[in-house]
Amino acid sequence: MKSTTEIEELGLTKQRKVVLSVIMDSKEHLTANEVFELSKGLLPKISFATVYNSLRYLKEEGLISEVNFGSGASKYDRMTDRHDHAICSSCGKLVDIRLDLPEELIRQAAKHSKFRPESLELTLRGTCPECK
Amino acid sequence: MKSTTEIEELGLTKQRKVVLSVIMDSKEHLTANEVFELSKGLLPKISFATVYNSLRYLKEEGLISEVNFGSGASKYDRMTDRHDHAICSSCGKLVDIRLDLPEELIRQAAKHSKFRPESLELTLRGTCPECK
DNA sequence: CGTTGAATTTAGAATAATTCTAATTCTAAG
DNA sequence: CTTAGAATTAGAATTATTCTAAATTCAACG
Repeated sequence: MKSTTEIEELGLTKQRKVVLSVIMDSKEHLTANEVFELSKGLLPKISFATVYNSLRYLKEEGLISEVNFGSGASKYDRMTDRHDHAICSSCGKLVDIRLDLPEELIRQAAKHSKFRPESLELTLRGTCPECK
Repeated sequence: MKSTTEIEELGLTKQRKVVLSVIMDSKEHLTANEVFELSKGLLPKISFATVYNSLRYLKEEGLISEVNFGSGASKYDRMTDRHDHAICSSCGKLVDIRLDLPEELIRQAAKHSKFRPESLELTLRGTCPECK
């Protein structure tokens, strides 16, 4: 996770700042289209392509992350600390959760896959409180 | 995971059988389009819509699963036992891995999310052997 | 300051991914 | 054999994302 100073050093353009702030200020995970709609509120002339470009850029810089659980459009999430997700198999609701993954797990995963590990994330599939 | 007998009891149509077999026989995770192309080899008149319908049906029956790591089309994976994924952040390569998740973890995840838990899956992001 | 050039943004077109529609075919039950 | 519901088909429609080419921004340079 980047510090405020590091973010400032990136010299974000006006558009990228707006896209980032929209995501940072949202409680929900937003689709690209929702980011676009909200960004227009702050910067009416912003284009769809710029939103996508900005999302890609911000993702590469590690300021946001993209999640997709196989039903429709990708969603964008602010990048705080490492965290996990829970997704409701009935209504699709997506929430962030924070678990303490045992160190052992990442070693095990790296060993089994033979990948050089970067990060580990867990997804719980279940039923949210609203869906009973 | 369903037994052979249970699968037979579903009375799958010709098309659904073909789609299922394509996925079962593939070492790789396939996109809907790849499933379509391969299915055509076995059943030349099969349509794209049927492939999508079949994928949805088979997923609902728990015979296959859909994964999407936020870059392009969803991929379909045969449903064997519970398993996890590793994805290469450089080339996008996706492999199945099998980890022993501590029982404790699912309880923790359920508690944090307040969801009634169904399944838990872990994703390792890293660099695959080919990408160094 | 003017010029230059790289990076970014813009509007809209193009492509890719997925779902829908309406007509037809299949299948199992009466 | 009928009939009704489910599944399939071809192709259109919709949604999601990326591309293109022209315009803009902005910093570095003379």
